[in-house]
Amino acid sequence: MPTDLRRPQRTYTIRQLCLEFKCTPRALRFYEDKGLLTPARDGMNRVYSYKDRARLKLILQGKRVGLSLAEIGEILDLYDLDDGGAAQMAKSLRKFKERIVALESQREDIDRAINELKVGCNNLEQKLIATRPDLLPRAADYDQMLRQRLDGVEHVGAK
Amino acid sequence: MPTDLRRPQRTYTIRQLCLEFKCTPRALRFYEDKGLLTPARDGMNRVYSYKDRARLKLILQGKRVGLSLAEIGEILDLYDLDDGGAAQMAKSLRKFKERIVALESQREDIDRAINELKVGCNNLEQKLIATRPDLLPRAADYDQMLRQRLDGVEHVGAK
DNA sequence: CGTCTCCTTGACGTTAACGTAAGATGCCGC
DNA sequence: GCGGCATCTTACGTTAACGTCAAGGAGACG
Repeated sequence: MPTDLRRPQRTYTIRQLCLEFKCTPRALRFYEDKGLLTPARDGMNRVYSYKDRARLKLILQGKRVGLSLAEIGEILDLYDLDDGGAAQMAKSLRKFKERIVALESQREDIDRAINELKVGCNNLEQKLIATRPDLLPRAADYDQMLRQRLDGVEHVGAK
Repeated sequence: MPTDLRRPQRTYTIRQLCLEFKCTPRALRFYEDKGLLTPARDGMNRVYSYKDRARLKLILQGKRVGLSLAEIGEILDLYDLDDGGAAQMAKSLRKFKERIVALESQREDIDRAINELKVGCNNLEQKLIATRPDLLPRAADYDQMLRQRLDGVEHVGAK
């Protein structure tokens, strides 16, 4: 019978974790340098425990929502202190709310920029219609652009 | 009678432009290094023409909407070629639309992150309510946070 | 024993848009 | 002649999160 790939006693090589979480050995070693991970050793080789894997999962989650490694480190430190208890949760909650506020502010910036750009596009289109309508991008070109963009995304995602 | 500060024949020192557009001499020299500006000289000193001022204005507008200096440079190069004519407008239009697509994608990322964070906040709050409600941030603390944030913004804006 | 593959450490490179001295020049008024 | 101010050039520093070699060890295979 096959070993359960996730049972708590299990250990992982660096490559196994990298494959599972789509990251590179360099990244894991970097996190270790920063004190976010402290895997055991077998001779020279790193041996990641189930707990290390859980920490890595938290690290990557934090990254996805835009937390810096330093901020993630603060949370993980508390994780060590009280083993995922109340203090860590309270700190995470604060960090999360701060991040939400920051992200909402960023989104406002983006919306402003989009509006400014749309105004600019309209101006340019008006002028081009008046002077050189032949230079206006055509619907076909736009479709082409979108298709290229989607192909790119699929390629990255598939590979 | 005072000289019109913006009449086309006017020239500007580096400091005057910096004051007007709230940037630093270092930034203007940097743009010059990158080929975005090419002011005349009076001896060693830079002398910015009305056209230079217009270019700077475009540079800063481009920055506000998130264009890189390299991209802004591409547009400005065309600006030189046909003096603000059709080719430049067509290129700007393309760049603007590309930027809009990129910004909308960024906004989706942000929205996803915000949702993920809100889910996380809810989970954490539930657990804290059950175990350590004393650690929950209170409404008063939240007001305090907002006030500090607003003060910061006003301070920056006013100064 | 040679080769292969995975692992290690160490250390420099990358990117963008400037910041920050350090040291020199030049003009103004006194 | 000198202090003070604006300007100049040159050139290294900053930040984040790794990427990219380089050089070397350890175990497995045939």
